[in-house]
Amino acid sequence: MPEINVYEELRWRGLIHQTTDDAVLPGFLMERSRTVYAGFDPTADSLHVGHLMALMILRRFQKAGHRPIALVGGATGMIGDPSGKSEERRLLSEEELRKNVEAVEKQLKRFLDFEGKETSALLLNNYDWMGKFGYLEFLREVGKHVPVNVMLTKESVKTRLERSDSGLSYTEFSYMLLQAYDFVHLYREYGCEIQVGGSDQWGNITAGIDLARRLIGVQLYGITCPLLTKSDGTKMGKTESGALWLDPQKTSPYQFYQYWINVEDDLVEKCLKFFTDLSREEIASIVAQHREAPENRLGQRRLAQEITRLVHGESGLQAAERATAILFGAEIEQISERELDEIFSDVPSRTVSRSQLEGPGLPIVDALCLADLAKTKGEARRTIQQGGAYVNNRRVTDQEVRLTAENLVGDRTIVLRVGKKRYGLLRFEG
RNA sequence: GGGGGGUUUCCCGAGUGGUCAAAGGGGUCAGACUGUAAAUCUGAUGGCUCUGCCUUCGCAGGUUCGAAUCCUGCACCCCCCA
Repeated sequence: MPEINVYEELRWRGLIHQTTDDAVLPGFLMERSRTVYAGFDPTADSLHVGHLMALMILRRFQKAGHRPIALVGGATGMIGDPSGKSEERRLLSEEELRKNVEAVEKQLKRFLDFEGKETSALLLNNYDWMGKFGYLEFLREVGKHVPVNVMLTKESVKTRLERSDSGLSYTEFSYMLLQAYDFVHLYREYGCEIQVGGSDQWGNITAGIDLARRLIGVQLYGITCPLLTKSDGTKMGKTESGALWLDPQKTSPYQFYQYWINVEDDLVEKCLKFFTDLSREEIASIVAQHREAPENRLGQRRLAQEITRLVHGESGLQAAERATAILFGAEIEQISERELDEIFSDVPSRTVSRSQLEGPGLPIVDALCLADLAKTKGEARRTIQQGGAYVNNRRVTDQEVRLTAENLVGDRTIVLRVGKKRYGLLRFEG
């Protein structure tokens, strides 16, 4: 028997974009413990921030006394969801998929409670039931119940058909049916009655609800969460260099933390509600303080703390904060080698041969490229010309400068920076 | 199977024989202003051993002193008809 009204909770947090039945759901969710699922297609070897919202919803359902199912799309990932995609996608190889499924499953486990009682989470892979389905069997059991004219009205299909430069293959067109059937299967096997997903999943979710009604005559429900966008219209969680990954190998805790520290003021409250477990009172107080003195970035700090701890654990958070304090704080010259050691693996860095510093030294332009702060030497030159390059936090204006042992901080590190906040460490060994 | 349209630098998109590394916009990067914010303004934006050289306009050949632009073949995409 749920003690918390999860519907109210989600509403307050702004996590509800659309539901299939606003009038019924609150009562439905208070009546007794329900089972709810969200799907995650293994399109990469890690989840990213974009997946976090659905995960947080599952978490909140579980906390409120419901049972969450995290579904990994081993089967659907083989097809490719056309929702929100403007172009046909390339198929992933089975080997790639296997690797991705494994990685994603591992990450999902972090966010839900799999221990104990009846609300303990389930981790399922739809390949387990989809893989066995024969084509003819699928057409007879599932396809027969889905009118094509309904499929054609779905947003994901419509936008693709309207484009003059890209089409939609039969394969991707069929994706919807697979996801629809997943829902039916989960209802039959696990009594799952609710599906949650991003707003782009609406079409797929309702397809599942329709199918369940036609096939077995039951009423299922769907909830979608909003797409979080920045003031420039881009999706939250995207960076210049791609997604913000949850895998520390792909996005270090420091980089992850920095992303949230830089969130614009207008989004802080939303993010706190979406991504942290802080209570209403705590969030209200943080937001109030933040409004009074936005320059202190209290909101961003709390946000970065909470979400980094959630994703990377206490040690990840500490590493991130340490690196931040060192790089954005003290004079670089005063930083000890030990401190540099500590942050070395968190900040983007490169180890190179010490011999580079000998003789005339390492041209600054090459150094910036080595540290991945510039893609080409031309770009490095340009950056210097425009006054955006720093060695140990000192601006460099001469493109011809060469780095020698004299530039070392501690005894083997040089701290490079491009722009206001992109740091790169070079370590000289050997 | 038939007919038509298309493929340009990160993206959109101009360019139909030399003055094209290729207009314009977007994005991105840097600077100024700030608070490691938003907005705004400025500049940059193929590579390099950089007053020059090299590589790019779907792919492969050809015509020409010279091709993103003309010709031939191929691939892929879109639309219409069957």
